[in-house]
Amino acid sequence: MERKLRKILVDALSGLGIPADNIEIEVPKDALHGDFSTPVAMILSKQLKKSPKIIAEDIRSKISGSDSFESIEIAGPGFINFRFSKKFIVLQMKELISGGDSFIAENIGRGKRVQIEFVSANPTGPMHLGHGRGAAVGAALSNMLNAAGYSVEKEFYVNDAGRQVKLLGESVFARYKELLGVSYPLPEDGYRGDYVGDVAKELKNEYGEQFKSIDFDKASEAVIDFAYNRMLDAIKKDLADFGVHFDTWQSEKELYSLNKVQQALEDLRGKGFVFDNEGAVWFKSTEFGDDKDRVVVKNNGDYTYFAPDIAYHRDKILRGFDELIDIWGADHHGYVPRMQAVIQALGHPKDSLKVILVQMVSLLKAGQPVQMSKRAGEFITLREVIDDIGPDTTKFLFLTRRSDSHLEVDIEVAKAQSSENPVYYVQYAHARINSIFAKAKEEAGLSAEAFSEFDGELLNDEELVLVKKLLLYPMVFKNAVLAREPHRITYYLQELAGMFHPYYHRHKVVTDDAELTKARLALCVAVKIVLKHGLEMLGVAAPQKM
RNA sequence: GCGCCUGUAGCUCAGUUGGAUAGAGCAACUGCCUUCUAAGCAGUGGGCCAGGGGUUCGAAUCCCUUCAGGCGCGCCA
Repeated sequence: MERKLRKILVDALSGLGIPADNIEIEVPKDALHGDFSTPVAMILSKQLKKSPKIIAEDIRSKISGSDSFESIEIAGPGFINFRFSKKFIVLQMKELISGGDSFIAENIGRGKRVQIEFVSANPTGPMHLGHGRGAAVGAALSNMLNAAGYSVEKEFYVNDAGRQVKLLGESVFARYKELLGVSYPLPEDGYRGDYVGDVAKELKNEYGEQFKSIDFDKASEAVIDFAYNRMLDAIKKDLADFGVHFDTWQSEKELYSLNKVQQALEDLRGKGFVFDNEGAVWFKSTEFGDDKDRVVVKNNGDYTYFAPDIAYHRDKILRGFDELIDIWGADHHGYVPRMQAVIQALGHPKDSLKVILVQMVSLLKAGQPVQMSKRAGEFITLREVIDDIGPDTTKFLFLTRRSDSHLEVDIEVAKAQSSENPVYYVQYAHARINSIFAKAKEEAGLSAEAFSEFDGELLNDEELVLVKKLLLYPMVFKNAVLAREPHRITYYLQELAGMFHPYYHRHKVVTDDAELTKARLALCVAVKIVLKHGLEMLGVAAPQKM
């Protein structure tokens, strides 16, 4: 619907000899102002040195005559307000029904290759809620970009090198020794959760008493590998149960073994962005707007964590992606400038890396905050929440807010299968439509999937309002994709469900009037198409029955 | 001290990238199941958009500033 209007406006403006790019089209808050509105006349006013009303009048005279509109009004300081004709709306509705997903999703990606990296939880323990939120956002974004014609690859970066996995290995090793009756100190910043002991038991099952009398240094490689792989398996299982799937898993260790870290630094040195100073090797990130230059090789010869990150992002670019999306915890926001500096140093525009920051999730239980102590290894895991309230509810709740705003989840509310829980509200609308279809088949012998002909004139005003809401979805979807914001879809779905439920209560779909029944069934088909598409984007099930 | 994010109804949050009279859910109160599912519906109240200044036809939205909260500022990961 918005696409049509846009085209009409562009044509009208070029007919007037006005170059038109990026015409603003918006949905007025007040229905009295029509279905769509554009402030374009006011914006052009200064440039054309004409009053907005005159410009608006010129535009209107170019367009009038089209039977797509019931009215075109000029109002306020120079808004042009459009109200579509019933004929046009019904025509669009038929296109939605016959076209389905292809009607909804414009191909704005045009095959552009996007890599989206998310979760990337350290394989040193179970995932927490923040990881879950990142997973939900990443998966939803991937679905959206895919549907919008991008070629998307989802990747999990495995931090299997460095201090953290070593600490995990040593923590497990200490517990393992304990199991064998040998006293061994837990490392200073070691991991203390119960799962460490579980992995130690598995280590014992696998290796027996093989490491009983040797030091960690001698056994470290095998133990570390064993330990983080166990954790990675657990993470993979949690993600699978959460319904989030990755295309590729990139190992940090591999970047070292394939010499890519060194290559990356040499490459940047060749470009003049890596230099030596005070015994260390530095990346000149200030060249690209960072606060200070960053050390990549310490004066003791060790790489900083930043070095493999550089190599990783360089590798992604070399793999030929047009755009990179990283989803990080918001506490890492300080790293955005230096990472974007890397991208630029490698000769790519700053915005070819988009970093989406995901804020913390705080957990409440019946209104009371649940305390989480990471030090004691006590925190609510994603696994517990999924087991408690199910993957669909969890995902939906994670996608109800802008990702960079704090999120509170009350576990008691989420568990309640009631109106407090927005997931069910949306899913219920979908299931409800399915019930109607069953009824239609049983009583009227009408198969909702089978018919495409119906008399749109039979739709009443209330139904047209609902149809218009449906026809807005392609625009909502497009804007959500462009802004990379899944929550816009979540909101839209709640609004749509909030219109369908009341409609359901006021009007019976399946009646003795065969023609009216068909028209209303068509409306239900259309609502269902949109609900299903939206829920699919969010990675949430669209149940036939509840 | 510097930087980033946040501040909108009692609570949790949207607000179409600067548009017209500010929105939803929850909570509170009142009603509705002989019906295609009550996981639903109908109705009622609720606001100095943190404060101040500016930019312009027009600001919750952009700029400056103050206040409050969160996070980040290592040759830690």
